[in-house]
Amino acid sequence: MSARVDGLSEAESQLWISFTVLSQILTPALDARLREVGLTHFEYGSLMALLEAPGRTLRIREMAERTYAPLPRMSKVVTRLEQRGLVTRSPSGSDARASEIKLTREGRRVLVNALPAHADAARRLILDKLTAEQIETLASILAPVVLELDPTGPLSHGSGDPASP
Amino acid sequence: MSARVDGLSEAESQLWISFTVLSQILTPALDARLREVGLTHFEYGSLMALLEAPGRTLRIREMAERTYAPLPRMSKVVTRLEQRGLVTRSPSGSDARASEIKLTREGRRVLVNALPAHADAARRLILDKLTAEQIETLASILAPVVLELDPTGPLSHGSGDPASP
DNA sequence: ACGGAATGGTTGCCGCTGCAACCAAATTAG
DNA sequence: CTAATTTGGTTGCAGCGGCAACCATTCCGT
Repeated sequence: MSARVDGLSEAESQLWISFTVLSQILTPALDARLREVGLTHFEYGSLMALLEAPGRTLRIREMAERTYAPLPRMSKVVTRLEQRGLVTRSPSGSDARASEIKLTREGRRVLVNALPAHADAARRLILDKLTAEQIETLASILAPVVLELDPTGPLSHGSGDPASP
Repeated sequence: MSARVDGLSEAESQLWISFTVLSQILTPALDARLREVGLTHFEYGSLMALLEAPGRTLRIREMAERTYAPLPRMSKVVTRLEQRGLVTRSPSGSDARASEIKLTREGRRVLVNALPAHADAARRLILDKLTAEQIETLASILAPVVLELDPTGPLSHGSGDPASP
């Protein structure tokens, strides 16, 4: 998918290609695999965010942040999940605009049921092709990069200055 | 986006999270950035495949393979690109079903015009956050993994046996 | 206390994507 | 030679995602 971009070095170009290819493939592949348990990868991540939250409850905004998604997207996904009975929506006591999204028992059931497929996909797509040492190396290098990734966009229009507080 | 999946080790889990987060963020960010030059990231990749092909010509199937996309998707994208005058479609001499997709001068212009934005996004999102050494390491580890990635799915339904001829 | 800004969220519209179904040409089997 | 399969590609439909516009509530400055 593009072999030599602009002023990038050989290694930079090579790495960037790997990343973009992974981006193209991973989500569709996960969606395909999770379809057999009735979830998209994004729904999986949304429910997982709830599962890990105290009281299995979050506000939509928080769910959006934890899944690196824009708010409107999460709003719609929660609506669908609610209709399917996987989460409930109740008004927040402290803020009349917000609502608390809570994982239902059924939602937990569906999510837990999806765990093996997800882990299996992770292994088959990536992890099985790496040695334990490589995994360690990759994880330690990538973790900080990912932490710095700001979904609200370091770019968007050249005004990005992500390095300043 | 999920903190500990099934039976994965700490490092595996950590790495997998990094990959999924990257997958969530990269394509939308690239789409947003390339929008200012009138292309999606996928269109960019499609045109780039043509640019790098001998005669700047490929069949739709070949474009799909090189961009890791399913055929119907590429079919539709080519239709749009053709309508915008960025590619032409002419019947193949050797196979009456196939057509040859060729990058037009205008298509090349648009693509070249997009290169800086794309490279800039690559740097800002990822590359600038890594040392040259880290880039070398990542590139060398990831390249073979990416090569092995089969978009036609090592999973899909557990029948995967990608290692046998 | 009041007007303006920021926050939390929803909605509409449009474009893109995936899948399944389909068609036509080409290849293989019998 | 003909029938069956495979290959190359297109299309319809339905669902998802992004963005911009919008509403309501809360926060802030004065």
